[in-house]
Formats: sequence, C-alpha cells, structure tokens
Amino acid sequence: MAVPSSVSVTPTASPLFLRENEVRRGVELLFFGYTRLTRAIDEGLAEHGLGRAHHRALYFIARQPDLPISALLKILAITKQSLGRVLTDLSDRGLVETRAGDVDRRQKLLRLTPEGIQFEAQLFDALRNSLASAYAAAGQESVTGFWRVLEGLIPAEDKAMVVALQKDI
Amino acid sequence: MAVPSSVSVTPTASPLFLRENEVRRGVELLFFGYTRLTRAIDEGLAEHGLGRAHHRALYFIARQPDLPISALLKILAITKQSLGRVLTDLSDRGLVETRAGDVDRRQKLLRLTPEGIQFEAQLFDALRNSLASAYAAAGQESVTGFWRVLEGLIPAEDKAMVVALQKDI
DNA sequence: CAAGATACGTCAATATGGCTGTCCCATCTT
DNA sequence: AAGATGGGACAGCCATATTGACGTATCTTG
Repeated sequence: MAVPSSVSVTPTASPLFLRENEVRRGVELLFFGYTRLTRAIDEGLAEHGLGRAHHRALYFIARQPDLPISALLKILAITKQSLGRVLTDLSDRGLVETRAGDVDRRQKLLRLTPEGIQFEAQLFDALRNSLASAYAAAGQESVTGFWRVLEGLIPAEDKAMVVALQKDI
Repeated sequence: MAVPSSVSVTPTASPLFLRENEVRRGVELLFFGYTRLTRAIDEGLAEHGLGRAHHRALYFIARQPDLPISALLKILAITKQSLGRVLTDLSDRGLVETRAGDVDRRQKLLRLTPEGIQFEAQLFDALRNSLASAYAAAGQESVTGFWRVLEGLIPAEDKAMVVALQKDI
C-alpha cells in the first residue's frame, strides 16, 4: 500500500518508490529460489539423519576451518543452545572436531574431520549443480547483478562478516 | 571437491564446472540475503502473534485473490495439515476469509479481508524498504541479473506456477 | 445412476529447530 | 583478586513441519 504504482508526478521516481510489482517479483523469486536450492540437499542430509540446521553449521565450518564457536554463532544468528545441539550431533557422527584455541585456550576451534570434509563436499556438489546451471542459463553478467542485489540486502553490521568469508577465496 | 578450479584444459570451461568460489559466494549471499530479508517482518508479525508461516500464506493470498487451497498448497509445498493450522489462525484473527468456488463448489477460494489487506500491506512495506534499497544500490541492470539467476534455480515443474503469479502484474 | 476421483477438513502422534532462563566452569584481562 | 568472556549444560517451551488414517461434500465418468 501507499505505493503510487501508476501515478508518478516526477519523471524519474525515487528508487525507494519502486513499482510494487518489481518488489513482489524479487520477494517471490527469492522465496522459490532459496527454498528450492536448499531442497537439493535434503536427501543427502536425511541419509545421515541430519537436517538443514546441521548443514548450515557444516557449511560454514568447511568454509572457515578453525572457526571459533562464537564466530559461528554470529554467522548463524541462533542461540548457543540451538547451536549446541547441532554441534553435538555432528561430533557424535564424527563429522566435526574441536581443539582449544592457541591464543585463547577458552575458545574451541571447529574443524571438519576427513569424513566431514567428504560429506560436506558431497552436499556441496548438489548445491553446485543447481547454482551452476542457474548461472549458466543467466550468463556471467547476470551473476554479477545477482551478487550485487543480494549484497544490498545484508545489513551493514553483518557485511564485514560475509566479506570475511569470501576474502580468502 | 572434484572442481578443477585452477587447471583448465579447454580454454572455455563448461559452465557446469564453475569455480567453487563463485558457487560458494552465491550460496552465502542467498543465505544471508534471504534470512535478513525475512527478519525484516518478524516484528510486525509478532505484534499479531503470528509467525513466518502465516506471512507466506498471507502473501500469496494477497497476490492471487480467490486462490484455491490446492494452489496454495502447491506454492508453499507443505502438507495440508500444516497449512490448515496456519489458515485457522488467520481466519480466527479475521485476516482471511473463504468462499465456495463458483465453478467447483468443493473448492474454497481464499481471500484477504480488509483487515488482512491492510496487515499484509504493512508487512510488505518492510519488505519493500529492504528490497528497494538493495535494488537502488545495485542498479537496474543488476536487478535483471538477480531475477534471471533466481529464475534458473526454480525447477521446470514449478516455473509455470511462478510465472502465473507474475503474469497478471 | 452408481462408482470413483477430487477438494477439503480433522485427529493423533512425532520430529526439527528454534527460544528463554539459569547456572556452571575455565580462562583471560585488568 | 575481581570481573569479563568463551563455552557447556539443564529444564521447559514454542513454531512449524511431518505421516497416516479417516470423513464428507462434490464433481466426473462409465
């Protein structure tokens, strides 16, 4: 509501007053795209009796080995208790291991075991297949735009965290 | 694994063998972008004691008034039972109403009440603010690419459904 | 018209993944 | 020595999803 989708007094409307349909299109494509992408790995997870929450942890541990728990908590933005259960499951299955931090021995640095690395890679394969075909269909220019828009959705206070993930590529 | 990220025999590698980092970037941006966008409406929902599942139903009912329940089930890809509870909550709060289909009286066509329309619009405002600033920061060309990549993530069998949502724009 | 398919509702039981609040221990900082 | 910080653990709760079975109204078809 409150969006003048047809009436426009000034010739170039402020980009903050985009036509409603452009926004709805983005909302819908994000919903379908995100949910369908995540569905690509459900089968692989179910084979180990794990869920998506486990994958998210696995993924970011794979991405940043020796990640302290506090960093993972910030990334996932869930509570310590929720993450605790997930990490217990992953440890019980021998997919994740911890060691004490060398600079601060209170920290537990998270790492995938060899089995964890293999499992994460298997799940990642499914993600890569989905994303790669979408990238290929859209073309490299579109991929850049895709990244740019998504970056704009990340609040300033979280942006450093995402950049940190991608800097050591 | 299995991704030849540095070695390339042919000059133009198949797009199905994208560099791992490009895929990981997409995965991460989708995760952060999607979760942060959805967080934008949590407060508004909580004021009514509703959750995100309720919003998803509200959203698509707003988008396609007189949507039959079966169509909403396909869109959301959840079970009848799960949707049932959500719709009960929305009806109890006077946000959604149903009427029998005229061509097929077994159908229940879903519609927002005036209060539902107002509430959905209020939630949509928050989404629009987030997406509009991301669109503006990225530029129109990027927005097109953003849409194209996301469209590529939607499986063929779901694509018609998404197009149907957006055709009557 | 009878039979079957379809649209929707509902009951019961269960799983997952979040949450709050509280308390604890080990370790680092000051 | 005191306090802050990183992490673990308890108990209980909530939201959202699942499966399977069954019931009813209505439409379609032989």
